[in-house]
Amino acid sequence: MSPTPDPAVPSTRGRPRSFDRDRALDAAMRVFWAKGFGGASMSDRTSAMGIASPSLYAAFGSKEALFKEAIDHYVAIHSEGFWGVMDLPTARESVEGLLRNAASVFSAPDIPNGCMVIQTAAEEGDLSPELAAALCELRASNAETLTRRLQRAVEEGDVAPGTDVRAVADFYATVHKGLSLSARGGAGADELNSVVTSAMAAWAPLTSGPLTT
Amino acid sequence: MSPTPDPAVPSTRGRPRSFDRDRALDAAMRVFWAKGFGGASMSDRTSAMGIASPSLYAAFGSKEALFKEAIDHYVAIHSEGFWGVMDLPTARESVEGLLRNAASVFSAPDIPNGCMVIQTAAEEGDLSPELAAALCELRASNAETLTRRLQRAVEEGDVAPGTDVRAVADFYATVHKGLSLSARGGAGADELNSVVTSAMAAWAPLTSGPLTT
DNA sequence: CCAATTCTGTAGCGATTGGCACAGAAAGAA
DNA sequence: TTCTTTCTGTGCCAATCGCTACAGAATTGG
Repeated sequence: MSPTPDPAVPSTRGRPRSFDRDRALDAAMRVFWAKGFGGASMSDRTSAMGIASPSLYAAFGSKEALFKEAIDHYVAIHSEGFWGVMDLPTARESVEGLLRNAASVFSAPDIPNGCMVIQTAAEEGDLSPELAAALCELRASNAETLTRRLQRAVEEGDVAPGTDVRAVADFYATVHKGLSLSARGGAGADELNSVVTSAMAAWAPLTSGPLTT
Repeated sequence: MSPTPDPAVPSTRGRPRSFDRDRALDAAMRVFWAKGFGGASMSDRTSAMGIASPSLYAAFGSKEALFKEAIDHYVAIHSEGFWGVMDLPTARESVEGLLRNAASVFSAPDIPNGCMVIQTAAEEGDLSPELAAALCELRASNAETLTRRLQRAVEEGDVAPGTDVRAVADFYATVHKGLSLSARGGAGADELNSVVTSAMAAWAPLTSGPLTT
């Protein structure tokens, strides 16, 4: 009947933890972000977090649990910056803001290039099925959020009725993924922003009603 | 002074090889394609190729050498299908053909989803620097090929002068990467083709001269 | 103080990794 | 045939993987 103690909430008794759990989680996030799940080895993590493996396992449980927490931490840190633009007046500003932000963050120095959630798509083989499904859902939610924003724009008269909002959302979500991959390949902010500008050239034809190709 | 024998060219003397080297290479390519470099383990390869590890190393040298050959094999198999469209009459047909082909191939059943070359960008950590550089160059050559095709189109009057052909090429190369990632995430041919249609909506504004955003 | 509790570091677990030594089998050369 | 050459398969190597047993250090409760 003894409840399994939550490693995230140490009790007040006994020897206190000698490291900052949030700081260690942030370090682990960077390692996973830079090297992926399979590529981030034990020694990579312990050396980056500055603790020995038993402390790591006592505090986080397992490699997968740590990765899951690292993803949540990544989302918590970046979601405001990524999705705050959804409140801009027009859908066009929201979409362009999302992509400009991505172009900037994905190529920022001192942090790994690209998006942590997007990059993990390539190595689903190493992950457990449920975690892979969670990541897939997380990625799908990007297009979902875009779709909702575009639907709102249609209702507000911001975007022409008859627009295939799902198709437009899928398109810009795909560009978003491509930006992450290009950034990982070494593209700088200028090149990524040029791509964003080109992508926004499709805005007018895409949101003026049904496509007439 | 004895020249190092090329493992790809067995001599006529001695016991003959008991397996088809090309067939084994094709199997290895599929494994690397599906699971990536780091994710494809020894046993994955030997079981897929149907041979024991010493035979594998005798025929291919090392894991990295095998991977390199697998990449070359992938390129050799697909480059005709991918780049044959560059000879179509107009640049628009070439670009759309490239993307439609990608939408079809990336989501084809019975082969791993996505592009082998693009997907390996996510896990550069495991690869040796020279191999990572070779892959990066291979990916960059995609945008390069597109740029050349667009430049030709400008000279032929197919595309308006003053068009930033490099920017247009980077854009469609980014969409190409996004298609690979979306396919890996489970998107079907229909969804990918919808994205291609949206991307082609940018063609007219992008190729009518300098952008006036 | 002492007992109870919890964390830390060493040291090592079994499993798996990429890769190889070695003996034997299968071919041509003599 | 016998010799030489080359490949095949068993079995193993050191290294590393994710993970943990255990003893000692550090803290609170009594």
